[in-house]
Amino acid sequence: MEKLLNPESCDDTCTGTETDLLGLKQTMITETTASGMADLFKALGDPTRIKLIYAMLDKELCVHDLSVLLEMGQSAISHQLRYLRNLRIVKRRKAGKTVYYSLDDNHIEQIFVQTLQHLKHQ
Amino acid sequence: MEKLLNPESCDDTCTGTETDLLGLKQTMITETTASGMADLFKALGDPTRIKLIYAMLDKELCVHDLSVLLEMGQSAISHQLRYLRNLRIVKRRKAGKTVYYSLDDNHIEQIFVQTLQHLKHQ
DNA sequence: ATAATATATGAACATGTATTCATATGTAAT
DNA sequence: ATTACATATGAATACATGTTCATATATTAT
Repeated sequence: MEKLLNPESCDDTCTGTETDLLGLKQTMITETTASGMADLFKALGDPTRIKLIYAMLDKELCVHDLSVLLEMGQSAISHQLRYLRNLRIVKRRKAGKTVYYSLDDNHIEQIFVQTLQHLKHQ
Repeated sequence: MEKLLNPESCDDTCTGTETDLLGLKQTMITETTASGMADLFKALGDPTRIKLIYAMLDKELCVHDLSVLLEMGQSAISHQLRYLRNLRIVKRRKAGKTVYYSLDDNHIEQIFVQTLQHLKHQ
């Protein structure tokens, strides 16, 4: 019988004899990739950020208007926009005093709309 | 000039005069929908759950093998699988002592693979 | 019945996160 | 220069979350 991955904690129990864990391990997703994916999804894993992205699907909006639209404090909105900007999901354009935010990452936008449709038609 | 949403905090400042906030507000995503989307994405927003889903892309796996594959405690894996099961992302099949988990929601799987490809080819 | 194995689960703990508050920065108007 | 407005930001707070530990449940073998 072939030896398993971690002989100390698991020799030959369970279905280890049938499942080629060594093979699976070799094709396993890396820690870096897994964390990268998680970070992206984490950015979409908050109702406030969902609303922000939804609002910006149509057109760019300034912080103040987003604040009014979501009925939330200006500071909270600003913090979340910075979060989204750090992940390149959103970009900004300054015009005098006001700053306009809009979606930057087209792929995220696709995933967003796709999931929205999924939830509506399920 | 038309009145804005929240006259107390914002009468006519910023770009409020140009942006039809009332119109935007009416087509805004609901709190329920936003929370629903956020919950789905939140489920994908953790490296451990990403690895679990990735591992199950090929075939069903039992808790023990997942535990060995991810090099994590059985309890942690079990907790996360319950999490994913509560959201119908994963389903289980009992066979004697062992329980096999596999992906349940095909749409989540699509989003997952799509995002994985995006990260690899960027 | 007893022991062994596989999984599940509640509680505890440490860490992460979203919002608020106070305040700073930057820009425009008077 | 001073005031008003728009946004940004650090600190504090409250709350959520992931893992571990101990233990429970369930199934199989002896």
